[in-house]
Amino acid sequence: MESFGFGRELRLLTPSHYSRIFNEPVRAATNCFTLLAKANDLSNPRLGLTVAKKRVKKACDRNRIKRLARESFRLSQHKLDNIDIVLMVKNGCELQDNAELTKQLNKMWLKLNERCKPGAPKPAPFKKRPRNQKNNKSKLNKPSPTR
RNA sequence: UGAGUUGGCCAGAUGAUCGCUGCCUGAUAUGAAAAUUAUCAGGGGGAGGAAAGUCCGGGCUCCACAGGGCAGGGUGCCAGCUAACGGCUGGGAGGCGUGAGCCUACGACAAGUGCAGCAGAGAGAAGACCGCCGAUGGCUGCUUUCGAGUAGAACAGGUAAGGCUGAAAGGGUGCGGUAAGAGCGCACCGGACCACUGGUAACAGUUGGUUGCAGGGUAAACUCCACCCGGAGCAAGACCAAAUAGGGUUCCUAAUGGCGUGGCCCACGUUGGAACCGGGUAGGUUGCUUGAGCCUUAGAGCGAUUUAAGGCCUAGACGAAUGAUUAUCCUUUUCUUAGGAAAAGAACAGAACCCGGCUUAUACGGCUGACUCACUAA
RNA sequence: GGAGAGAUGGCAGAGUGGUCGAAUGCACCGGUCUUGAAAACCGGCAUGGGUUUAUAGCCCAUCUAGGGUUCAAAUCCCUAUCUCUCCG
Repeated sequence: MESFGFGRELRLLTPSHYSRIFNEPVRAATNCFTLLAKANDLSNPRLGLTVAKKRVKKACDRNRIKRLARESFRLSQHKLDNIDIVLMVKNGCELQDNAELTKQLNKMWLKLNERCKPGAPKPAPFKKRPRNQKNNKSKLNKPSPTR
């Protein structure tokens, strides 16, 4: 019997966990989310959430999005291999209703899992957008010394 | 019945499945034991009326048990409540409303200083531009009994009735009075001061007396008066563990110095101090929820509030829990002859140390107490 | 969570309560100059509403929004909204 719990071992807990994934991740995106992923050494997948105040203004909307993401991840965790995922939010996400967001998320988990498999070919986005990668790096290097 | 005024309460309900979190109980593992940690099972908890804005006030913590002075800031009719307040309650005054009621930063410009563009004659113990008068003094003419009389002009001058300007022009109306006028005099109205009476007081008065009458506005202008305020904030602060180091170099000197101290000075406390270089960690525990706490009953008070007795424990997360799906009821809307069917479950919005207020946001919102006005009936 | 600063024309940015719809610069528009352009010089230039057949002119409102004080508010006071900065 598989358990569908969502304990602490399924989450990213410290800043160091996050910064590891921000460094050269596998990417995927919809009109609401941006997901970053990377394989880890554990036997289970892990999830981290980043919902910036800049993107979603109201606290209750931020909470709603995070809850939906956790719920969706929890139910589909056994379809995933040992990868770490960080979910980021884009503008306008709070306008979508619950059913729509859940639908999008369920798709994305599986898509990311495919891309992270060791046999899979190196994903194309890297070659296509070297500029994005640079921007991403410089953004991430800045906050790290303050932490 | 309609129209309104004002206060209080609620923030969909119940169940199923899958989850999160911390508390209690039990089991297993590590261990000599206590204890701790990890996992599992069960039980019973788990967002708001504003949790928001951070506009005020406190508790709590550190700096000194928060002391004196200056600077700075706040409040501002009176009395009370309170831990405290810029809050609340009651009262006064003024304004609005037929009324129930509602609103008001409502101390002092007669302590002093400042400001008021343009316009206007004049803007502060005002002023003569037009106007009115020209009594009085002079001028000119006429008459003359040589004392003066009379007419005219408007030179000196008088005048704040009327006009003009402006946001604002130094009590109002009427009569008398005058050369014309004027609180110049009188009557009434209004005001000021003193006394008396009522009231704790603000203040009030068909009360009595004095006074022709304040020297206009502005203090959300400086200021004065009264009262209040030390500073910083849980990212406060305390502890444990780990890593590196128990350092090196230079300078100042012994201290009327440095630091604490965050506007300045005094005072106080503490101490050798400062700069640079090197190394390198930022993990956990605690603060953290029993509190100016909530409910009921009784007493005091017009009331805010308070006293006593009994009962209750009611979120404590930390990359951050409090959720998702679904069924029924209920409510609303739409469709249908009806039965019924479909859709939606709302608005504002999410604890982060905790309280008391204020302000702002709120649905087709719902329930309820008291009161006012209008109409009708008895 | 806490502390603080700000909001003025298309953009930047001055503005002691009074002749302020608001200096100045950039941008933009028109003109002079040039074969043409640049530079330079000269002039203009916020938005909405009303009046008018229409333009010009005139009047009213607007300095983030709503109230208040004052004869008079971009300026002073209160409330709200938005933006930015700092504190590990």
